[in-house]
Amino acid sequence: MNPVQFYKCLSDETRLRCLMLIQHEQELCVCELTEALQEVQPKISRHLGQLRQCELLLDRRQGQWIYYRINPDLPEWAKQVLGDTLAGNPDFLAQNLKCLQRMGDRPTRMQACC
Amino acid sequence: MNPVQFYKCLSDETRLRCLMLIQHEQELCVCELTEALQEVQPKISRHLGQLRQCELLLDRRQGQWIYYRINPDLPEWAKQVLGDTLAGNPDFLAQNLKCLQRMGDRPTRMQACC
DNA sequence: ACAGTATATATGGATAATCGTATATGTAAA
DNA sequence: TTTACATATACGATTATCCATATATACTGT
Repeated sequence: MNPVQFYKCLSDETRLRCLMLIQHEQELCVCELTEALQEVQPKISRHLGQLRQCELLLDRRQGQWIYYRINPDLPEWAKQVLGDTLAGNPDFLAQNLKCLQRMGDRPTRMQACC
Repeated sequence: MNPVQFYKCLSDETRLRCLMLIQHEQELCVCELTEALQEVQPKISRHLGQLRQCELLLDRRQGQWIYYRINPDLPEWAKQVLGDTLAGNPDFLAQNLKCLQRMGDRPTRMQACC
């Protein structure tokens, strides 16, 4: 993981909020992020695609929904950076989390059973 | 310190190398960074100016030279990010440190005496 | 005061990033 | 197989970022 590329991913407001929200909630689907950020779907989707292509995020499909999560194989320093950023900026997501909690009809997760 | 602005600062190769070199060496002047990165002086100076304006770096003049250092008043999470990045990417600066060590006539620091 | 060195800024042009809109793909349920 | 919903991609336009070059500023030593 090239650190410059890594930080380019974090340097956009939409992407950073998505990453922090996912870090906070473990896993979120596109429609939840769209609601939390109050943005149009293609914008969210485009940024998520970029984060997936850079291997910061992994996705899985469950029915109609696609859930994104932090790639657990990120190098340790990168995971620490994400963790430090979330912990050090408690207000950053406040509004987004409020929108998320207000959201009705959130898709119900099924644990991938094994 | 707005995290998006912070990461915008880290998302350029020249700026990230300058920051990491300064973090590694405590303090460096413009001509040392110019040599370490093998770049032209206005390019280095422009990026340092940006980092100073965003308050990631502080500068002090000593004679003809201007030394840059990490702003000690950065929020803890930001300092941790810089530290994690340096520690987690030992090869990132290898070539730059080699150039720095090869540099002749490095300006001699005077400790600000008190 | 003048010459030399270090650093900063200004300017115009090139490149890259981002966006809004329209549309395509994929899944589910009737 | 048709409709509805979730997500992804394509396209053109706008904006932001970065660069090279030229030049300005500031300090040092003569």
